[in-house]
Amino acid sequence: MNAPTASSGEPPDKRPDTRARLIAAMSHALQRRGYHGVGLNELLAEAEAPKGVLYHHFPGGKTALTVAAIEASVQRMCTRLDALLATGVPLEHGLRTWLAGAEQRLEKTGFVNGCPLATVALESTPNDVEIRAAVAAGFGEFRLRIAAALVRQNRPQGQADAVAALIVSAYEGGLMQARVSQSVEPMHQVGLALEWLFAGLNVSSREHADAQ
Amino acid sequence: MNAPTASSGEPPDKRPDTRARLIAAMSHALQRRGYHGVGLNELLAEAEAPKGVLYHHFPGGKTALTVAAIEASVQRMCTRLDALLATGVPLEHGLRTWLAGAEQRLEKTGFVNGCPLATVALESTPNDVEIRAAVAAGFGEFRLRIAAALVRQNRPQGQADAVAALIVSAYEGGLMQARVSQSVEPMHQVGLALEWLFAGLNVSSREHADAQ
DNA sequence: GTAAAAATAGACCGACTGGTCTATAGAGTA
DNA sequence: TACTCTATAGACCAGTCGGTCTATTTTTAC
Repeated sequence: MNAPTASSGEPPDKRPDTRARLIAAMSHALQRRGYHGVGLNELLAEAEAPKGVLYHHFPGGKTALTVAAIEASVQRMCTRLDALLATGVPLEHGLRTWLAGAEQRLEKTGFVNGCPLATVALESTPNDVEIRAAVAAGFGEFRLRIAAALVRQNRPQGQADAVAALIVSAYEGGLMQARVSQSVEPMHQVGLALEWLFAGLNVSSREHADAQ
Repeated sequence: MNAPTASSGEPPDKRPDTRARLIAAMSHALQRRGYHGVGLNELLAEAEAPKGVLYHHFPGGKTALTVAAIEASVQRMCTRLDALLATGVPLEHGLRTWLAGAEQRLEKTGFVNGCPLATVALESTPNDVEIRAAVAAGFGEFRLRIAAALVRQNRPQGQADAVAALIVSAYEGGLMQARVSQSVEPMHQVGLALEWLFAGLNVSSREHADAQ
């Protein structure tokens, strides 16, 4: 009666299907309009579910559904990240693939879809503790995975952590600028600049190796 | 009867004071909650203005006020940017000052204030043409100024553009992660990584000088 | 002074918000 | 079959949303 597909979800809880559809609809909406930009009715229409079912699966209401949607998004992105980083290819290459994928998706969807974490992150206040915790944990996971890949490539830990933070920032910032200007150009430039970063890192790493 | 203080504003138009207070309140709100997160009533309360006055100064309503608030924010930030970059000091130094200032402000305000452009950028859809145009123009200005500073430091134009896009992204992304995790750490790491970028750029620029 | 224009003020509106509640349908187990 | 528990369904609600409207006050122009 529990955890049939993926999803970490609540304590011993429900089946997927409707619940999954709700999460998918929320993830989708968060990418486009953000937390406050989505109406429950609009959301339920997309999920083809009546209102009662939402509060059945998520007694915590909109907030709880948002947290679930964020967690699901994080898991999905982490899976993709792992596939790109764990195969032993240099991080530069995985990063290039990741950014190229993002650019393609932007153009294909008419620059409507962004990162579900980013929008919620910026809309949230310190009062939104559950939401902020979920988003912060997500970003932490991303950084951790990227930093680990860098360490695997013999970067010192301090440098790996810093560069990982920059990469996540660069991705989110680039996506934001690309979306709002309806052009992949900014994102593309971000990728280019990161390549220079790595090129320079290779040259100057000897002297900075244990700085931080 | 026109343009007494600063503010670019509409065509031949109004006096400041109330209008400026409205813009300030909106800028403030955008930093904390974003466009959809602010209610007009809450906003008017902060500006100590009745509802009629909003639609007197901004017949375009909430949207028009948002555009004005974004433009005002862009102008303010550009002024600060110019002060930091035009003095002939290397961009690295200005950047460090900028980031340090952001970190301080984050801590001082309890991680509530972010960038007014970023939140609006992510909440907007392609339908929000005026808003997206204002935000995109703002980011464009930032990139332009930073790139110009890099060119002044003898970087090739292509590289300058790319690095400028990365710097803006890094700032926005770092701010986002810092805010949501209620810690300046991610932002600090971003600054560190950018320093490595510049260090590497100095070494490897010879061979890449005219790439792009 | 007086008329016109600009600015302030807030009552009011329909639409929609997130959320609650009761009724019913379906699945599983005796 | 009958009983239980989960899930679906949607009517309903108070509160708030962005926005309009009509007054009144203040400023400017003559």
